Amino acid sequence: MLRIALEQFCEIGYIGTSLQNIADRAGYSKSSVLYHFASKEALLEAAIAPAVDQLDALLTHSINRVSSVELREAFVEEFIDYLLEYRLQAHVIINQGQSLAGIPTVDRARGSIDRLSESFMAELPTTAQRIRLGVALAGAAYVLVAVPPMAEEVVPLADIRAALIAVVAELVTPLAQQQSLNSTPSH
Amino acid sequence: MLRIALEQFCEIGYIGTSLQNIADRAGYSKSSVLYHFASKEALLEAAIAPAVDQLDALLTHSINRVSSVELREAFVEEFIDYLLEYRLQAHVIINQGQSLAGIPTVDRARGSIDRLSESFMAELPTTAQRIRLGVALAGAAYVLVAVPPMAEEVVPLADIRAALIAVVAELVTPLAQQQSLNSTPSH
DNA sequence: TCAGGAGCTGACCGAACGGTCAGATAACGT
DNA sequence: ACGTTATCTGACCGTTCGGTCAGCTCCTGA
Repeated sequence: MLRIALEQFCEIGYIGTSLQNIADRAGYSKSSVLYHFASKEALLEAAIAPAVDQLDALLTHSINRVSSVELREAFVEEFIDYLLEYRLQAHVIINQGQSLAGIPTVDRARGSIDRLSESFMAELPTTAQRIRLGVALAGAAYVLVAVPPMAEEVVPLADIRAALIAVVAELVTPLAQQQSLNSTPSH
Repeated sequence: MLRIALEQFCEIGYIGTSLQNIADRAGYSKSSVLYHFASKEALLEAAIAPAVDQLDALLTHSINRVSSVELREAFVEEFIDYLLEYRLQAHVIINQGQSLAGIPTVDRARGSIDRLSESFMAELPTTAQRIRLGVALAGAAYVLVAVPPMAEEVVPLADIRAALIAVVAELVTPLAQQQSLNSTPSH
């Protein structure tokens, strides 16, 4: 039922998804949905909480890794894998985050994203570098979040993963090479 | 008033934005909004129609340009400038397009995007190439659409434009070089 | 056998939604 | 001065929203 709710939140948006809508798709009544979850907001929080927890854990042990080329590449791989696993949750947080401000779990997620952003910003002084990073991360997130409905099985997921890691690494690693010189070139 | 409505549609989403909300921000009553626009849907269409018209015009005279390197670079520049001009409209169409299916102008916009996508796909056979293109276009669109609320004036718009054109061109031009050999290298 | 709790539901509530309508107000050409 | 028109509004309508509640059906342990 969390899965169904999450899919609806992605497709129609949290505000646009009614409890009746979720109940119909799940084969239950609206009252039954509200029996398992205290409110619509609690349902959203339960649906995205695992993804937010995982994001927080990922960043906590990766926050210092963005400064060298090798570690940055490892971070990119982990980040892509994270997006692959929590595509739907990421979609909700990224695309509807600002209209969902005030919901604790959503605010927590946005706080984590800000932490990540700031740790990059601190060592990327120029606009060009920041735009590069933004295109890489947002592009990767959006590709994973927007295209899979149609593909998913016609294109091997492993191929998508490999291609994404390659292009994001290409966009992100030169940033370190041209800015911080205290790391050895990767090849 | 179209501007106010458009901003609300971006922030809270079309479904989540009430006519009362728009009326309050515009300093009018809900009835007055419905006097100028026959319905909420007509208000959305009026708000995004110019952007959709412009997109259609851009693609119509650029659809054959994606096959050579120089023309592709010119297309990238025009595309970025388009996104810069119609940021809010693009935001609504990209992020809420699927939940707004059935509204004629929205469907028209999605048709144009599909045309663009197919003209690229036809000559980009591998998953890696398509992912590259997806990251480039989606990343550029998302950066322009998501970050400006905070920046806009602290960072010169010209810098953002130049950086975006550079990174998108870098991602997109190699695609033609490695696939179609009937064009001369640009440098 | 049966008391009791978990799961589920239909009926219902106040609020807010998009939209209609008659009428108030103000501006303008004659 | 006056009729016309454009602009605007409050009152109101039916519908749907998130949420509450009494009660129904099971399953289970003593």
